[in-house]
Amino acid sequence: MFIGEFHHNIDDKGRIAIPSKYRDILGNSFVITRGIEHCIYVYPNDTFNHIVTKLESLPFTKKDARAFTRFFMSGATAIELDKQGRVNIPSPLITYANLSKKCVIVGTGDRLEIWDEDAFNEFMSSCNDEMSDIAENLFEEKI
Amino acid sequence: MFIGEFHHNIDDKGRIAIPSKYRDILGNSFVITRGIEHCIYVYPNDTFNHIVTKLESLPFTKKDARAFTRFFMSGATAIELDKQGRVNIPSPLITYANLSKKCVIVGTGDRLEIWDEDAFNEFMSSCNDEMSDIAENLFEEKI
DNA sequence: TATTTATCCCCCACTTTTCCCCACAGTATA
DNA sequence: TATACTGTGGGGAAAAGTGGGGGATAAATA
Repeated sequence: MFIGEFHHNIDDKGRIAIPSKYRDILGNSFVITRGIEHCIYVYPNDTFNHIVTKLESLPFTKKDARAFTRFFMSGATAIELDKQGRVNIPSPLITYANLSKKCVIVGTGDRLEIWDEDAFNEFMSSCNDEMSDIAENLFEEKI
Repeated sequence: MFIGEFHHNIDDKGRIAIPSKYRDILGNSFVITRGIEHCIYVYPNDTFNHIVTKLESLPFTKKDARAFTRFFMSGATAIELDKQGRVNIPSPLITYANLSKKCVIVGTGDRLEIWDEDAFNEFMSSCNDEMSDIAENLFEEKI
């Protein structure tokens, strides 16, 4: 399971180090793709394939299905770690997530997310205040 | 599976390089045809034949079925890679997709799509804002 | 039929990008 | 203090993408 928050730098070649404690979970081969809030998702292969299977069950004749599949699949790249434990982020994703140098890697259970540090701070502070309201409607019963 | 986003140029002769990592999947012979959002779809033969079978199951007495089948089938061309890994896009498709020079090739799971770069950026930025909403309604349950 | 024109491929050469390897610095651990 | 591990930076070889020239084939015209 992915938890925690790590601050790493992305270099000029678009490489960023994956926190060492997660390299074992991810293994040598995994997937990164566009995430919804202008961040990057990092999925183990199994998890990614599961989502793809769901997406492929949607017909391409539906507009929203096309749009989301395009969004999700076009951003995806099969990744292998280099010997230093880094991944190479494709430039479209760097642009999408607006990564400059300082990045944040956060664990969110079934995936990692890579954020630009400023964007992450902004997002977190923007919803810290509302968190009470957000939590309010998540569940109807005791969890 | 086709994933990722690649920026290639189409030259004056109408040739564009297929990303090298997908040449193996496509093999030597495949199909390109008109796509729905003024882009070009690239299908392996098997996938294309499967869709054709589905379309043929629609009655030609239905107006929409006739229109879509005409749209999809008339744009189709059997393609072979040249020795440099490029395809020759027929001029009607170049016109249809409004390809000038800079193009984007995106993988969307079962196919590749070829877009004019400007058109692609416009499309993606137009639905980036809605992507959260689109995702919201795609599935009702955990996927 | 002969000649011209156009189109399509293949080949070669150049440029750019990507990937792999090595090296260094900082931190934690023994 | 010595050792291992993690994160960071850069150099060089190999691969991928790009552009143009030329020859073969086919269509068009005289």
